[in-house]
Amino acid sequence: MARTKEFDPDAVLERALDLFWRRGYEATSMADLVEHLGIGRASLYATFGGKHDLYVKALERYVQIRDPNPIEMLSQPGPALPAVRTLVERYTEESIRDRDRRGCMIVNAATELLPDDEPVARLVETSWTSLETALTTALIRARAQGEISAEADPRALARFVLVFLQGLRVMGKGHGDPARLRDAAAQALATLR
Amino acid sequence: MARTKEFDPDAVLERALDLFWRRGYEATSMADLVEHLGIGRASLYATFGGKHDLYVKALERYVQIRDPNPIEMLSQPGPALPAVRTLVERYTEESIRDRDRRGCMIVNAATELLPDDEPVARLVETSWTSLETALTTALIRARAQGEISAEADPRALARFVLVFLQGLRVMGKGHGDPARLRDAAAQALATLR
DNA sequence: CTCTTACTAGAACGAACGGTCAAGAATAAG
DNA sequence: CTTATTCTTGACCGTTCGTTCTAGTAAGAG
Repeated sequence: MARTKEFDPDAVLERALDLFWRRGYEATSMADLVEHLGIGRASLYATFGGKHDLYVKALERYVQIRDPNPIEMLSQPGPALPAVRTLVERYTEESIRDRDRRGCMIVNAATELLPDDEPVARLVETSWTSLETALTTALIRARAQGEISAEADPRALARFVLVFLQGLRVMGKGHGDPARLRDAAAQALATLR
Repeated sequence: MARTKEFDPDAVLERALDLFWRRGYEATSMADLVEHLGIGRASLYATFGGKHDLYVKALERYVQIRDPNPIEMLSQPGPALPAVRTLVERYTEESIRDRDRRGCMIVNAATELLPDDEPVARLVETSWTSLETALTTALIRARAQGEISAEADPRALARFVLVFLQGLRVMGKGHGDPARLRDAAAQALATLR
């Protein structure tokens, strides 16, 4: 056998994620990454492949480790509607609080790289679809438990919340009045009762 | 005096807009622009300044000429609520129809260049604020004309619609089921009655 | 200890980047 | 027609891009 790695690939990947998240794909150079990651250029290429491979891996990691984890939040037992409401509220507060205004990396990736970048497109679509599914599941449960009207359309409501959340993440990039997002969220939540 | 320009700067600017809109800021090179614009490199620099100046001017142009023009749509006399509903529907259909999935250039600019790029941040904020104002104005009118409940909060509703519209534009970048956006819009519109 | 293997550091690669410059061409004032 | 001014063309600038290559180094197998 041979020499062992001197760094933890997972830790390095998260540092790469940090940079790509903040600056986007094109605006982040391999030189930036080498400097920020603390490993050699060749080690970077040997471990993760080229720039695009690294970006895709970082984006995959983002989906895994992001907090709040919406799927998990919506899967708790008990009343389902409060979970949805809390989710919207947490997205809102996170969009407002986010000091360096990185926004949502999925949204950033979608607007920068779609529609031409297929690997990224797949990741984005998967992320959105799984959130839609989780929301739909929760809302079906909410309807069954009498938390929302029996006539409500869970999937359509889920899609509505999904789209609204993406809007929150975009507008969180601005440095406008925090009340703007809070007002918007309050109105969106008024739909869910 | 001296020689006259051989090209129409406005027409050239719109060609630049086309490219920046499709590919974003970083991914569009000056070489791409020179080729696509049909004018010399030096003419480009002499007329518009550097790459960033050109981008900002293209973005300004985008705000001016975009169709549908939301401000205009919301300023028509008569019933105000249908105008708001039509606006949401047109954004939805445009997000779905948009064949080359360029999305909204304001959204693209916000996610790619904010928060560091101040000139772009100003443009984005102005665009969003003016749309919010137009929506608020229309909804105040709708309330006065009895089209929505007297207890409704026009500004909060406007902010809600504003955020939702940005979400539409983001998710239009994906190539998912068109029904997703239509369902979402239908639910959002259900709020406005 | 020796050998093999995979690691690290950093120089080096051609290509592409944004931007500038020099020379010639066209136009309007005098 | 002459002249002054601004345009166009295209070569050219140094820098930075993503990527590869070359040495040298560390560690387990035999």
